[in-house]
Amino acid sequence: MSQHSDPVTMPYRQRATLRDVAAMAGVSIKTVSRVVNGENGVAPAKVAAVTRAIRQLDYRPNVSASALRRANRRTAVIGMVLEDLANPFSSALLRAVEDAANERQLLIVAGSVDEDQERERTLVRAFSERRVDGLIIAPVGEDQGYLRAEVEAGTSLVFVDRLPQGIRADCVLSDNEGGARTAVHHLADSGHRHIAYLGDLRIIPTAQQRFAGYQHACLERSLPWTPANHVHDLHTVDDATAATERLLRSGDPPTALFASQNLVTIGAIAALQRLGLEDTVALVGFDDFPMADLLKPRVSVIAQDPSRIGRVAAEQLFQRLDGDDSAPRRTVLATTTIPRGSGEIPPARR
Amino acid sequence: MSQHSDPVTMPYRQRATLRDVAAMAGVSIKTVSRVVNGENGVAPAKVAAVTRAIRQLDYRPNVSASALRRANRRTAVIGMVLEDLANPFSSALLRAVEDAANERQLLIVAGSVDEDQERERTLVRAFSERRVDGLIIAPVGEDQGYLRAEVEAGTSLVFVDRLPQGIRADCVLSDNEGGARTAVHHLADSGHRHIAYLGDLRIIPTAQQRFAGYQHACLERSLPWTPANHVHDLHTVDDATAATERLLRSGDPPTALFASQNLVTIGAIAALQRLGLEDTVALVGFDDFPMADLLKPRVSVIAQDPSRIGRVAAEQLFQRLDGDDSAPRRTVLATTTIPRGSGEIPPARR
DNA sequence: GCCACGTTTGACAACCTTGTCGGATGAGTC
DNA sequence: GACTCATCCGACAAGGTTGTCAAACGTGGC
Repeated sequence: MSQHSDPVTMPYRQRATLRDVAAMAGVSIKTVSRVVNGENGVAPAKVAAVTRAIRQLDYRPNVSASALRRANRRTAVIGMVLEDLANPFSSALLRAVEDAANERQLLIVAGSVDEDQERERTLVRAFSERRVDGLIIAPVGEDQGYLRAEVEAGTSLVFVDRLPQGIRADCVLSDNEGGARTAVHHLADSGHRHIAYLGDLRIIPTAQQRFAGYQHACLERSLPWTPANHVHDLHTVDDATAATERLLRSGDPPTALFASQNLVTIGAIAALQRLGLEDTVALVGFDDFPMADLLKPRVSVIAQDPSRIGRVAAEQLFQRLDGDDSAPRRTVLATTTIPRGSGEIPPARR
Repeated sequence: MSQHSDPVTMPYRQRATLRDVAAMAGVSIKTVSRVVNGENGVAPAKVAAVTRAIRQLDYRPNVSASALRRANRRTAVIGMVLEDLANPFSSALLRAVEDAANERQLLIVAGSVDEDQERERTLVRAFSERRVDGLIIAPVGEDQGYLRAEVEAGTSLVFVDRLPQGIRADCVLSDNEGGARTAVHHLADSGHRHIAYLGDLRIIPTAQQRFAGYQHACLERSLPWTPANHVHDLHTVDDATAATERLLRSGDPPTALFASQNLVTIGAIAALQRLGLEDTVALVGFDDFPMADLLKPRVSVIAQDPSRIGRVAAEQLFQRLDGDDSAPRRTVLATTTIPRGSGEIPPARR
């Protein structure tokens, strides 16, 4: 083990280095390096001696030192910036990327931003200081221009879920507008003409797109345009519950609800249950969620496929890492309509 | 920018280094280092020149190189080995650790093991090759002895969710046995005497503990011991659904179910619904899950608090990082009983 | 015995950073 | 004017690794 360290100041046994291995095997450091990296040009006998020493010392290459010295500078780590590691959408995304990364022996460092632009930037900075090879980002702020410096420095970059602003780069996202449009069409097909929109924070681009889809569909089907039935900026279950209750208690309540997001859908369900209207008022939610088909009525949704987004984004990133420098691509993934019951309730007699 | 690189082999503009900053500011590398690290002993004028150069070059310290050279060798990264980044329990844990890590400017690299021992070891190896400062591990294999080498090399280590084997180290977990016991008591309190056990893979220590709790409670309440009512090794929703259906269709069906885990609970609910027995057969599940209080009947559970486990584990790890070398601590967190309806259904007349 | 050639091998520098140490500078004291 | 002392600064080495290069070695042909 290292003779070059002071056992007093070092509370722990030092980790073995190339030097230690070389000393034990009776060869030069470089030869050990060659064996570790599987380069050829080392005599079988020496390979054996080196591998024995490696095993004996439980040698672990220092990947950081290696990346520092290596020509391509790759660290084999990619960074993911997500909305909230604990929410099902983000975590499915993360998991899908992890599975793809696995095949390439890449590690993932990840962080949550919670709709905080500042946090997005500090996370990216932290990743950049660790010299990650690539970044997969669900952007939150209004401007991702600051990432151009990263790209110039050679970091590959793929956005997911939301379009970036101020930079041209690959992006993989769902057809938010199309999905929302389908939801409204679906409700209109059952005869609904008073369909409320329950939406997330308007600063979120996907929320904007979903509202646009709603709007678009209303026009196409000549549904009455009733601003009182448009509720925006619902970001938590409780927000959504309260807003839905208020809406349904109003003078001219809608006969159907379109909930533009997971938590909003759940909040709406809670409100419907509280008012005993779950079998009377139709509901279609954007985003599938666990248990949707065990509730009563079972909940119809427009499903995104976060795993697929993650997988596609990872593949995109890998192509970039492999040197693809063609023009940035935007991949839009179709949503799936899953009718389960709640979206097929006909309008109540008024 | 770096004059010391070949623009042909380097496809991208190199990242600025201390050297570049020093050249631009007209000082030595070491002085720049001092400014970057906030050491004192630099004249205000030079500080200004250096900071200007840093901004102008968009200099990013190379944390890896820094850690390599630095006395304490800290990389400010911790590794997490979890069951499945996409499942709510793991992701809540991850998120809680992330929040705690944030305050210390630590980054997290994480990976899923999916009950695969082999994968646990390769992940740990990968983390170790990156020289993470600490590890938080939900162990899966039968032996974590291989981690002693990591600990000796100075890596701090905290286990979560499950006790490790073959190594003594800090561990933070829920009171699995106690929680299961409480569940059975709770059902017995409503008059049930035929309570089925629906359990996860028997190789999983937590599943063993929960079964022990079940067994313990049956003894305490002198409930009839009916092995036909003990189903083990259910690991997916579908497994659980099929097993539950089989059980309830048998000659002597139980009047209550104890589901030892999330997915099993969900599978049981699906089976109950399919048979129209959800309001007849009582159910208590181990682990809370989203939507549990929107189902009909609402589902009673024994809840763990994964966020709390994560937070406590992170704090434990930080103490170790700060030099605490007292004896390993085991922290057992109490579970919470949440009665919501399904667990309070009285036994059906037989 | 000489040379040419291919294979093995190690010395050395370099990657980017920080710790150590000593030199330069300037102010203050006698 | 000579001294101490504190402050500021840079040269240098080192951390673990890999790329470059040249030396050493063994082989085969003349």
